[in-house]
Amino acid sequence: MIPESSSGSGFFDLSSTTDHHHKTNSFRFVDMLSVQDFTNPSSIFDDLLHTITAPFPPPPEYSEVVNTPATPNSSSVSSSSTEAAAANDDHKRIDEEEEEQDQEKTRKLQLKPKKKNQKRQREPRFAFMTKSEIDNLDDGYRWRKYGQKAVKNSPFPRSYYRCTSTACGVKKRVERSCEDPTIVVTTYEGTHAHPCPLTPRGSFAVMPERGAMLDGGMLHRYHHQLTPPQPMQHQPYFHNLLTSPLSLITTTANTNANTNTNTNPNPALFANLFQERPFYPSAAARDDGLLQDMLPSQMFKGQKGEEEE
DNA sequence: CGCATTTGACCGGCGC
DNA sequence: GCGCCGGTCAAATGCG
Repeated sequence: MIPESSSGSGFFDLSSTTDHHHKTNSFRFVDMLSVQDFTNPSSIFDDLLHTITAPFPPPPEYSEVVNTPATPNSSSVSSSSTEAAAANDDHKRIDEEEEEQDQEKTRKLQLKPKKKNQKRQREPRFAFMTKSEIDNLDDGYRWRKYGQKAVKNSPFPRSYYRCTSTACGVKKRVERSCEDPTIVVTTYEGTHAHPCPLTPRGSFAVMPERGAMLDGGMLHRYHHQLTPPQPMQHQPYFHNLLTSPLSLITTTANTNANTNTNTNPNPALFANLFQERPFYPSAAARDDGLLQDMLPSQMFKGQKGEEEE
């Protein structure tokens, strides 16, 4: 359900500017970045496409997914785009460290399409809005900032990050909402081709049990499942997402998603789950150093209390 | 010294 | 063609 107030261009227009982020919604916690299946035809993007975008037929070359909460109060906003990923280019770029010259050529080619009507293909993108004072949310991967740009209609610059792993071409953009500076909009582009570097730290893995996900279940159903069933999948870890202990906003999960029981996790739904219940990953709580840095003291206390069983 | 960040320049896409 | 804008590059700089 996408309110018409989304102004047609979608709440979050990944393909253009930041003009219309954030409207009245505010987003808590995270929104989950579950990129493990971006290349899978039945990926979360497909779910989104099927369950969310019906009112807005995607543009021919750039399909955009807008998750607009079903309830006016709801805050979860995620957006993604699916395109035939230019994974080939990225993989080229990755493995050929000895071919730096070729690498540059490849990069140039990426920027310069051979045909005019053949636009540069992009990786699938996925955007989150997170209420946080921290710009660069720690999702467990290491990012290197490679640019910063002032964006039109926003007083806040947009930062560009690239995954530091040589075998990974994932990028992300981080910017603050112009209307609510406490909201950070993070847009991921691409799929990590490597495990999360922070996995060994016993961090929280945002990889819910599918069943728990889709039965409208709460986070408590899966926050115990810190070890994902598929260790090969790279799991995002949001160490410093918990920057806002504010009330969790209940977003009415798309009912279609709930009935769509044999699909991959829907990020929108997933985000909703985070909002259903404060986010107390026990393993993450072990990482006191991080948590202390990222959590308001009260919240951290509460977590400690709960975690020290 | 190695790595990350900053920042101005550059490039391509797009609208007029 | 021109200008605007988003995105990227790469040299300079900072930091541990």
